[in-house]
Amino acid sequence: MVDDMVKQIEAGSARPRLKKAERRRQILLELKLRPHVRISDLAERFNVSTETVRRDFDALSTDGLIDRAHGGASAATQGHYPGLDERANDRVRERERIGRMAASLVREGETVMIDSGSTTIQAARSLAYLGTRCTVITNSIPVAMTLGHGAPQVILCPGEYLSAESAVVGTDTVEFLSRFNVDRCMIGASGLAAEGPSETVRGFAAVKRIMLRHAGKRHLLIDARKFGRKGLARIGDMTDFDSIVVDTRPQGELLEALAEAGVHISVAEQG
Amino acid sequence: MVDDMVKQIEAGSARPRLKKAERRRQILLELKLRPHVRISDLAERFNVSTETVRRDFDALSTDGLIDRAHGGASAATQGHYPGLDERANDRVRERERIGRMAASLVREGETVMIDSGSTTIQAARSLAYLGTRCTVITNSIPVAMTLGHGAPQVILCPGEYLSAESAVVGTDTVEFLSRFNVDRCMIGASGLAAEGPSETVRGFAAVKRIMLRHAGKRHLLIDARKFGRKGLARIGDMTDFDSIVVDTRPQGELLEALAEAGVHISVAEQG
DNA sequence: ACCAAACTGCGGCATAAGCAACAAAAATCA
DNA sequence: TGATTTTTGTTGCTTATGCCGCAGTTTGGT
Repeated sequence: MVDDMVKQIEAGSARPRLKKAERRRQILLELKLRPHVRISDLAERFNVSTETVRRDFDALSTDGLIDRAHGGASAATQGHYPGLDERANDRVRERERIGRMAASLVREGETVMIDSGSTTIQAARSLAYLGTRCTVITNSIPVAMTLGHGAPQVILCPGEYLSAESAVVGTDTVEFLSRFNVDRCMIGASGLAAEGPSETVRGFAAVKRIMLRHAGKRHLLIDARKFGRKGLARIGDMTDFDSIVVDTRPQGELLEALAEAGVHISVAEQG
Repeated sequence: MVDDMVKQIEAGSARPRLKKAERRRQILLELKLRPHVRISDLAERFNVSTETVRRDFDALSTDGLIDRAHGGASAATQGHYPGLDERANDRVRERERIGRMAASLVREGETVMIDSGSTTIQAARSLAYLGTRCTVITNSIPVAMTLGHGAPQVILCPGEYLSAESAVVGTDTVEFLSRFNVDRCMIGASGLAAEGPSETVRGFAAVKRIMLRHAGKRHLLIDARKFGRKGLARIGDMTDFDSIVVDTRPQGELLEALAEAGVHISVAEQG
């Protein structure tokens, strides 16, 4: 496998056809670097017909890895691979609403820590949309890229780069974050049960905990589909949060736990 | 919004209509929320013809605010490198060759620092193709994303995020890099004169210098077009480098300076 | 009120992309 | 080796988009 790839590289100008998986990997890679690629360009590059590229696009699109457009495709939420249980194209509307409400909480001149995750990326987009002048510290590359061109100043954390989440983790990340104290933090999670939010990736839980410890106001951004789920690692208690931004009001046991912990519940309505 | 004001001033006698300016502002805002918008959608939303939207796109495109695509446009603010874009279509072949040769220098298990820049991105791509298992430390987001999928482990530097180059700079970056000692570093530059390579962005020069100080083998990756150019800040002397990877053999004064400093010259031939 | 400049819309034509069905080539497996 | 499945290419057609020029309209100024 690896030998084949090396051969292809060595071949240089006379390029043999790439295998399907490799070609699609390349497409995703290209989309990480450029927001939009054209079918014709890729067809020429890979020496395949446009139809083949179109089929690749279809396949990647149904997997939720890219967003199709006329004549090309753009990366779905900038380099975030959906996990086993989460499809990027799913719940976009809900996440947009949550992100918009979360972004509206940030005021001029504040410092904010923003976690990695698809929901927090939406918050970053809305923050860029609003043009709030603030300072953002994040371990998420998409968040940094989204905010980088606008009014906010962006400080990126060090750490080991995880391509699956387009974010950095590790002891360097945690140590770096612990140097700062900020006004707010925006935290995402893969599950929210009565005993608290949880995360499937253990390394991320540590990052979220450090952010919580160094922020004044602590917001949890989560959509209703994750209610009741329990991830591998628990991030903390309900009492670790000041407010939770959701698309649907929690109920039953979850609502009780939130009320008991005194967490303010913000429901992002449609519109 | 600021751009609109600038445009008005630049236009002088001719003041743009409020309608047009507002529409274009909306387009830019929309692109902050979604990576790609379609002409037909915008035309319908604004109740104007597609031609009008097309003209808006043209105007915004020539201002470098968006990236055009067939049927729509994507934000130049999302992972595209405005600074690199001018040269992106130029000298690609040369840079690919340089990158390939530079990547072939890296051996299994080594640790490598990779600078930001269009040429070093190419080196990262080739390194990803080769599948060399190594550890890479970089301040460039595209380099991290390119290598993140493959065999290499990637450590990203902290720092202030600069969208123009998709890289981080600043004291945090420098301090972080100084903790490491690596086998090699790959450095790019915006100019190479007899007295040494130089960089147009002052912040980057400091990062490059730190990388050079903490690496065993030090490689300069640069294409022939930059020969003789002098940037704002000098990165260092010729003697700071062990080898230079180029697409065309330097000549005259430059060659003498390289020979005198004992720099090994690797010419990436066409393949 | 008139003019000039700019903005917008419409039509025609060229090009690119989407789609579907079938054929060809390649990979897989018994 | 031969058959089956997968992948890719080709053809023909439809639709969408891009581009150019012209004309109608609006806007701002004299």
